[in-house]
Amino acid sequence: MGRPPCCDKDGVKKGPWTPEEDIVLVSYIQEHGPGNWRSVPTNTGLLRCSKSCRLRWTNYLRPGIKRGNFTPHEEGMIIHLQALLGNKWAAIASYLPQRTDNDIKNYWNTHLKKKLNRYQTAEQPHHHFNSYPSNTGVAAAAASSTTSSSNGVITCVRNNNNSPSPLLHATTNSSSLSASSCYYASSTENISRLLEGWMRASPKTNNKLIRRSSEHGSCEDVVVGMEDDAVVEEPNKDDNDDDDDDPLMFKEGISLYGNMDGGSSHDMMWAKATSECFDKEMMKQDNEDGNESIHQQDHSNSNNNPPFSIFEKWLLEESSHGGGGQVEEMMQLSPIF
DNA sequence: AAAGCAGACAACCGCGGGCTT
DNA sequence: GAAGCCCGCGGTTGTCTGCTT
Repeated sequence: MGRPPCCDKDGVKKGPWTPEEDIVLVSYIQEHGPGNWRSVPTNTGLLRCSKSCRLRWTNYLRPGIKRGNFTPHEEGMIIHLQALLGNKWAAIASYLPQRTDNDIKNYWNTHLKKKLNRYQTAEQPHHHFNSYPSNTGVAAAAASSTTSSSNGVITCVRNNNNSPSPLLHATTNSSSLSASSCYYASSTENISRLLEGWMRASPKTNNKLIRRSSEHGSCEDVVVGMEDDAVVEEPNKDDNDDDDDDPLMFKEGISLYGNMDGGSSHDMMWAKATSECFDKEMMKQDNEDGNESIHQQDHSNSNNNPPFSIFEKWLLEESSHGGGGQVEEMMQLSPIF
């Protein structure tokens, strides 16, 4: 079957998104919800193809996204999961709910791969990654930064690469807003700020659009009601805070979607509970050593990510059986990060 | 101070899968 | 069952930034 182009190549804008485009996209999704991407460009007037709109939303504008500063725990999880799943970035991302597949993929390609290579050449020149099956992502296995533990769960990763992303400059004033021609990288934070005035102009029904997982494990965005006092954070309070582990990030993401009509009280409660649960989980993950973080995530996401417990079981079985599986093999390797 | 280089990340492209007609 | 359509994924590229020379 002949596949039509996803968009008309002529007149389709490419390159970095401007704040104005972000606002248009976000406001449209606020109103209609994500999905039906095909209709987004035509309905919004954006000169972008549907794919570009979807990508922009899922990788950047969507609430709940955590950017930059991969924690050692996250790094360990990525390495571990990559070893098990291969380059199935979407699958890996499903176990790191705040991270996008693109983010993980980029991080793998730019950081972890190199660490692995360095490790390979420096310490194990004889150990060739391609001795692993190609679909298991291997390199990772060889270089897993994890130290083994009795339960086989990632426990400790050493990582010195916590430099903040140079692209996380929040555009907080109108002058930067107007400078749309320069390279622009927005975040849920600065988009929230961009929309601040726009939101104030709207009636105070305060519905929220937040992400939740559907029963099959994928994420969907839903619009729910939210009480006026349920949100949030003073927008400019943490302008220069580069700590992307801040659980308030999720709240700020939520705050982006205020002021829509409709929404039930049940949804309000659900939204609040979800937000609080998320915050608690983030606190736990960030404050602890990562020793039981997979379990924590499993519990907190028991409604969001049903496959996680299955995966966890698999991890545990793999490591506990000691039958020469990849997991065990990688666990035996010395940490390199 | 300027040029070159490498790193980092956003965005694009093409393909495959799944759903609908 | 075939065709059309849409969405999501993974690989790759383009561009900006920061560092080094």
